[in-house]
Amino acid sequence: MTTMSNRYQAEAAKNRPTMRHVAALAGVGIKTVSRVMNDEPGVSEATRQRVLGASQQLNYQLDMAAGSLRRSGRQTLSIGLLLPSVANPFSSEIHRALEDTLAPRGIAVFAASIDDDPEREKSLVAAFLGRRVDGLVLTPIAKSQSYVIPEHSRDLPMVFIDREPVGLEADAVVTDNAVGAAKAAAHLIAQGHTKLAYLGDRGDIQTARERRRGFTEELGRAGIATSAIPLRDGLHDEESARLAALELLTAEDAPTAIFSSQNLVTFGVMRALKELGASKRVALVGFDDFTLADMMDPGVTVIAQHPERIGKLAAERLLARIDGDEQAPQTYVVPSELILRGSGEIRPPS
Amino acid sequence: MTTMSNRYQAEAAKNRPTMRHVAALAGVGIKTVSRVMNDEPGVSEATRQRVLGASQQLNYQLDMAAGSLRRSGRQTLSIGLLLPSVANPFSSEIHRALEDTLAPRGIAVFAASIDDDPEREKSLVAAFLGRRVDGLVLTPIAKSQSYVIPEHSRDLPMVFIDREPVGLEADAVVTDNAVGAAKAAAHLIAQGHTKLAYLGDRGDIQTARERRRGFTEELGRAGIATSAIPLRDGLHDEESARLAALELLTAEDAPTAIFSSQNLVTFGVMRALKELGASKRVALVGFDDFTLADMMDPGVTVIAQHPERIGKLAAERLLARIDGDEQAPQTYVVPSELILRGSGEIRPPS
DNA sequence: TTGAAAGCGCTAACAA
DNA sequence: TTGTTAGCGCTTTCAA
Repeated sequence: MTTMSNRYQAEAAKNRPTMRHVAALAGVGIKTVSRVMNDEPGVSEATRQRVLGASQQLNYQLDMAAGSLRRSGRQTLSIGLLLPSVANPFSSEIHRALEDTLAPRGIAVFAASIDDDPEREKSLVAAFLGRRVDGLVLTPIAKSQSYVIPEHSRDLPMVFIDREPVGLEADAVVTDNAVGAAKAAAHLIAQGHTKLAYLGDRGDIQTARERRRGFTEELGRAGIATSAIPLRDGLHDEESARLAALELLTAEDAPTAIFSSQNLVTFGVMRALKELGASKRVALVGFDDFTLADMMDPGVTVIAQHPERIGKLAAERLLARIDGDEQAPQTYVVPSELILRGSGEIRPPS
Repeated sequence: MTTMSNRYQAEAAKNRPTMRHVAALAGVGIKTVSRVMNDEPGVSEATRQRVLGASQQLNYQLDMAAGSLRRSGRQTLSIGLLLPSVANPFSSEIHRALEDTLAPRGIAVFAASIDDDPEREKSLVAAFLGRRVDGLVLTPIAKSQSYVIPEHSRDLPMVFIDREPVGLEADAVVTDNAVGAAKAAAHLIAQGHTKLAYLGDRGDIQTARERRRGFTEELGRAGIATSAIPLRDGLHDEESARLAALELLTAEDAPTAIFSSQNLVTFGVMRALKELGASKRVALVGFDDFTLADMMDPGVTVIAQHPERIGKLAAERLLARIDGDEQAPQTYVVPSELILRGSGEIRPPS
């Protein structure tokens, strides 16, 4: 090892080496190093090897940010992903599917949790924009998404998931919430139930409203007066759902079948049924599938969503936009699926 | 609105505006814009307002990457997080805790899934390094982490979680795997069991080895000959665990108590017990807690880990390193917790 | 096949 | 209080 190479190695061990260091060590111009690192043609094999050797000796690594500053197109090969919470199973499966389809293109994912806070949504979007992401995938929670209109019209690729944006025309990938909820209602009615109940999430959440609408419309089609059906909204956690279910089930003329619009609500209802020893007497269909649903007693019948398909579709749409697709924004609907496991097939007492 | 402002706005609507555009529109120098955008002192309130106005008119946003290129310290306010899978509940809770403690500092998180692939681990680390992250939090899977020695000695903050690194001295935050498994064994023994069984994950996974060690050591302390105890390794999914449990439970002299070292294994054992109608006859303690464990029949006794505490601690250590903490690398142990729910309190048949 | 010079959007250093 | 110049690490452009 020469003195010169030692000098560069010593410096590289302390500070991060740059192309200049590699170029000097390899005895070539900086542009030649750039060519090699980016696999551009026009470099002789001998030079190439020399550069590669120097680069490995110094443990050099291309600085993507610096590169994309000058590069035409200015891509950073990163996107931003906004989820209700990265710890939410539904969200994290979407996250995984996105990653799986973006990683082969070398695109990294910034993920962040909104936590139902509209202000957080906006500031996270701003934070991602400041990092010059190539695209955005987001679950909207704010009342309107018009705040991203400037970016959207600058052609920043953007795909909304789970919920459609308001005040902005953009691609969206959603579950067929109303259809799924209607399937649940139809299924319970087919088992002979007429005394149904709906336990749902807050009315300010678009998907909750859709599910409620689908459920009540199906009642209408079946000729059941919705005025006689308890529709409980505003249940956002397990405990409030448990209490609501308890109240409903111990009242006079209690429902014989329950539809719950969301996982935490389903869990709350399951607890109430267990406390009352009514798990095998009152029918239950929950919206959204969950781990071990088939291991419960009885197994829990659900309207399953397909987060992995939502994530994959969203990623594909985003890539298409990044690649210049200019077609009009569209909403893609991923069908839900009724999975029979027992709780939904309980018949009313005769 | 003046003609000039219209000209800049038109340009800003198409291309992303830069400080130069804002400066020109506000009629100030570019450095003044920089001062305002970075909340630096030394700008009169009047100028400040003019700049802010122009910036909003153009919908300007600071380019962090360009800034950190020149800024001393070169921080990008982003870190990389490597998890077994972002969709794994244990991992995603760690993710969430990290986010919660890093977000207040304006630090964004790149998350990626390793999927038990050592090569993927290395290439993801490289991808993050190329994006000049300020730090790395990772679950190691490769046999050795010596490949990051150059970065580590360049003082890139790095915290390992769940498993300790091999071939590298660095901070780590882990669960007390051996202690937890020993607690499980001691608990089962205290219920009167002597015919125990261990069902565990692959031996190449550090945490699995630790849990096995803790379990067998506790048997030793209790004077139970481990040679008589079935120790089944290499179970990485629900189905293989189910089959292993089925075989064990239907054999002659079947165990009266089972310890499962991991969630998927626990699920497999639960299925086997259910199939055999033995859920209330054979004791079970699982390592790692899971949703609805208390809703099973019987409730499943577990050694709970605390991913939220692991994530928080890891984030705090990373921030300390980023802030210049130079103390010797250390392993932080987060205690596990025995949660009694019924399945672990089943006594052996007398 | 190679490299020198300019410049991406910004901040540091310094000057006015 | 404000602005000018240089330069961060890289890619583009263009000349050799």
